[in-house]
Amino acid sequence: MLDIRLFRSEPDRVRQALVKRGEEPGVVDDVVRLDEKRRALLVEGESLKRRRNQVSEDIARMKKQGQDTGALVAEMREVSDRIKAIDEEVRGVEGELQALLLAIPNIPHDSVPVGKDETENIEVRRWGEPRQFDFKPKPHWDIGVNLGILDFDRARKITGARFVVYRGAGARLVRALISFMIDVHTRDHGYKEIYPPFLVNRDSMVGTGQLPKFEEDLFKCRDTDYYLVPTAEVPVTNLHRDEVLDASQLPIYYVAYTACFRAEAGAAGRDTRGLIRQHEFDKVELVKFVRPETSYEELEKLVGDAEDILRRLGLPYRISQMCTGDVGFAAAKKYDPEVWMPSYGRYVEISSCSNFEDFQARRAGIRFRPSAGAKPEYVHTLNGSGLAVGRTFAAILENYQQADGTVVIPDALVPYMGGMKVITPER
RNA sequence: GGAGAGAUGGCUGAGUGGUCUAAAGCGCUCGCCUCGAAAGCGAGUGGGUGGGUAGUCCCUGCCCCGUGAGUUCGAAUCUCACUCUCUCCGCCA
Repeated sequence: MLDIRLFRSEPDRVRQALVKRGEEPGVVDDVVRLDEKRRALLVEGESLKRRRNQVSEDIARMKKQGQDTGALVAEMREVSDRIKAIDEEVRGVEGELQALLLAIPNIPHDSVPVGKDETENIEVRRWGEPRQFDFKPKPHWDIGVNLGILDFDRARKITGARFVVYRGAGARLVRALISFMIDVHTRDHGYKEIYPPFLVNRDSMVGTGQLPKFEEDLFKCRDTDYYLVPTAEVPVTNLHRDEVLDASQLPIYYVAYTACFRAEAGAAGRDTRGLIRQHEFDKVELVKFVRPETSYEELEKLVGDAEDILRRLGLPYRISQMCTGDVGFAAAKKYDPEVWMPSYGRYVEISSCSNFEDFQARRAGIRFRPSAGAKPEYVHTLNGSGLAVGRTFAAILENYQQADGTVVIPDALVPYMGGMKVITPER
């Protein structure tokens, strides 16, 4: 959520930000109009309340002295009715205002390239060389099914499309990847491990920005207020919702594994084969709470932490920077690490690292006290995948496949696989 | 799921219709005292949102005693609903 004061002092800046994102700027005028109306009502209502407070004291005093208060009481009855009507009107206006503000995206940082959609994202850097195969490489769904470590057919039976069953060395590889990633981030990058609930309430979803705008992307549990998490970002960022953190606690780094559940409402027909786009997938997520002045260096470090996993796994990747048209509702700046996927013949998103500045913090009420006695200020929040486990699994199968259909396990994972160096067919 | 108890400021805890602009204690900050510290003494100590003003200084209003509604001239206090916490019972990995 943007600061309402920004609409008062720099409405043009908000309009320009919306235009850069390819959205209609007209909503800014609606916000300004409602804000003015709200303040006018507040001034009127509060002056009446002031009078009521004063007169109520007078009445108490007069009654104590046995004086007649009938006329004042009658007058206050009317004043109270008027206050009630104004308060109701204020609530209505605030409701409208809040609804608008919650649906307005963040302002892209000045360093974000202007562009209309994903075709105008820019490549920042590359690491590693895509391997030259001396045989025809297979897509990961064929490799995995042939090895007996992926079972899409039975997943379709027990649940439905866009689900998968991992078997044997496949199941172990998932577990190995999760442990490996968390170990690297906790041991070498300074993150604290968190294991949060996979169901969260509506307030949490509003806090990080999934709601109210993107309801159709989420799975909701019937007859409850609970949603399945689409990413660990939601429960972990909301850990500190409505808190005032001590400045000495910052920066806070968290790493969390969760399963992630996404309805993929707008993706019908896309990536229908394999592990790339599932309704349920595993992800190790990095979340930071930082002082505002440090958030852009923290973003670069965050991307570096995600990249480190890719390097240790020996997977070729590149870093894309999202343009204004593709930067995401809540983010001010976003980088997507993308892994080389031989079956696609291109780089595929395997992480997404964003600086939200105070956009989420304002929604979720996450503040810190810059110094003893100072007023609380909003923190900046950041997060990024480190990494998406299903896509990492797919990338390992494809990039480490051999002509005979077996898959070499990257050295870094061998200890997590109980010493296994190659995945051979499972019975 | 059943029965009961409860929700007040950073914490403990008083307060059952009108100086509650919430007692007291603890904690914290500052000052005095001290070589320094402790003790003691004194002062201060929340959040939100408006107005005045160029201003995060200052002046000033309104709101906040779990949440929401109601009664009343006036609600922490009375009524109703809801949420959450705790205790006991039942069920359960």
